[in-house]
This record gives sequence, C-alpha cells and structure tokens, in this order.
Amino acid sequence: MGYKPSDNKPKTKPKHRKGLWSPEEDQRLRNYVIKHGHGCWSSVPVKAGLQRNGKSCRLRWINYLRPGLKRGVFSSQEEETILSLHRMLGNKWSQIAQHLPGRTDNEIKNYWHSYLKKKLLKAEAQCSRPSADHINTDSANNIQALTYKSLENAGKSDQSVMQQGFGTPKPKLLFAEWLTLDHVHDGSFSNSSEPPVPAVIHRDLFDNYSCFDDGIMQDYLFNEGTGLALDGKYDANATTPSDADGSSSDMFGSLLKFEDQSPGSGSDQLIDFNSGHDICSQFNMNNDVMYI
DNA sequence: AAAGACAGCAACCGCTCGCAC
DNA sequence: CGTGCGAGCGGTTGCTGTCTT
Repeated sequence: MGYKPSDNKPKTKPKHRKGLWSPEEDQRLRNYVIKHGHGCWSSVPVKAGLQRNGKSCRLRWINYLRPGLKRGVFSSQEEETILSLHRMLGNKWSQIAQHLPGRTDNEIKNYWHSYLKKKLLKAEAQCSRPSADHINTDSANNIQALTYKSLENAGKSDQSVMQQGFGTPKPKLLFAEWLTLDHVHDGSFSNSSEPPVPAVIHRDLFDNYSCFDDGIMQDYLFNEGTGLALDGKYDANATTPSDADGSSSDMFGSLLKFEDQSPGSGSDQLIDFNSGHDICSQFNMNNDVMYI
C-alpha cells in the first residue's frame, strides 16, 4: 500500500529515496536505532546507510518500527477516547495519541478521517440537520460541538466524558516512547500482546496541577482501570468499572510509573500497578522516559 | 470478467516551534 | 535580535486493495 518506491529513477544529483520502505531498509533503521538510539535524525540515514532523509527515518520509526505499537482494529474504548479527546483538543493528534498507548498520531488521524468523522457526520445527519453534503473538511471542525451532541443523542458517546468541563486546561501527557529497547527480545520486537508500557508521572504534577483539583483528569486517568490513586500508591482494590470491553487497561496500561521527585529518591522506581512490584529490572527507559 | 468508484493507510510536504549561536 | 537548524505536528497526497456496477 502507499507509494511505489521511486528509487529506480536516478536523478542528476543524489536524491533521497522516497516511497514505501523495503524490509531491508526497515531492518537497517531498526538495527541502527536499537544500537545507537536516534540522536540527531538527520544523521541517522547516513550512519545507518540509508538513502532516506532524516525526516523520513523519524516518521518510519515512530509510525511503524517503534516497539510497542499496537496494530489493528481500534477498540470501542479507544474510539470513545479519540472522540472525547478530539472534542477537548481538536486535531491535536499527537496529544490524542499520547492517551492511546501503542497508537500513533498518524494512525489516529487516518482513523479519524476514514471512519470517525464520517460516523459523526452520519450521526449529525440523523439529527435532522441540513444535508451533510454541505459540510466540507474545513467546516467539519466547526460543527464538532453539534455533531458530538448528535452522537451523544445517538447513544454512542461516553457520557462520563461528555459531562466533563472541557474548558479546563489539561496537563500534557508526554508518553515519549512507549517502549524501550529493552522491549526488543532476541532481536524481535514486542507485539500488541505484550504488556503496556510504563509511563513516568511527575508526582509534583499531581500535587500542584490545578487541573486535577476539579476531578476531571482524575476521573479520566484514574477511573480507567489503572488502579491508581492520587498519592501515587497502588490501590490493589481498585475496580475497573469502565473496562467493559477489557480495553481500557490497554489504553493506560497497568504499568504507569510515578517519578518520585523528592530529594534523595534516587533512581526512578517503576511500579507495576497491577502487581505492585518494582518492574525496574524489566524496563529500562534510558533516554526515552515517558513523562506526564 | 472488466472497469470504475471508493476506502484505507503509508508516506510526503510544509509549517511552526524551540534552541543554539 | 536575527538566523539557521532540527524536531515535531497536522494536512494532504497518492498508491493499493476492495467493492460495486
């Protein structure tokens, strides 16, 4: 799918290869990043022996080669999350992707344009609105409020999210990299069946970020079956009420991590919130620590 | 069976932002 | 302050597979 590789057409000056990535290219890039990290992306293709530009390498890594990516159909829970986050954030695909472990912004964006947007428009059309034929791409966003309302009326939206106040600034979730190189086992990458990736949460954010006072993000983050409590302690008795289809635990993972900012706390401690065990030995975040 | 329409998605392009100098 | 560069993001393109006629 996608472009045909255009490397068969030699140009006057050396050109960066375009189009689909070959398995060999993937392997080169993968091996290089695993060994050395990406560092400066513009130097990656040179050092990795690829005839691509750094931008292309970066995109390929992020969208396809990066370990921990979840491929395949979006769950209903993920769909709900996208819908509600899109209402909050608009077309901030990268920010939306940060809430969907294993999903890339590109994937979410494509999913939105190919499916969810149409779904919204259909719901809007059902709500005795003028013909959706008049709605173009630019105007689509302008009717989001209405269409979401329509969707809600159609019984497809997450009511708990709809009830939330969306004007409140949200803490930025920076899931920098979902998996570390340590998720590469024997040269093969993990797949979606592997455990979710630990995220690092700056505890002071939870202490100081006013947004959490209103309970919106608390509800959002902590009612998703992660068994978290605000003080960072693992709540083994936490239930997972919203995990109706079993996917919310995929979304936020069971391996959230609080990064203890207190002096003398030493190295980051990774906590498996499902087991309460230190999983530091299993995950080495290196430079790709995830922050919230 | 063939041709056209449509859908899905990987990848490109251009812009903005942050940082170093 | 202005400039250059790299990284990241969002919009768009265009190829391929599938569906419809």
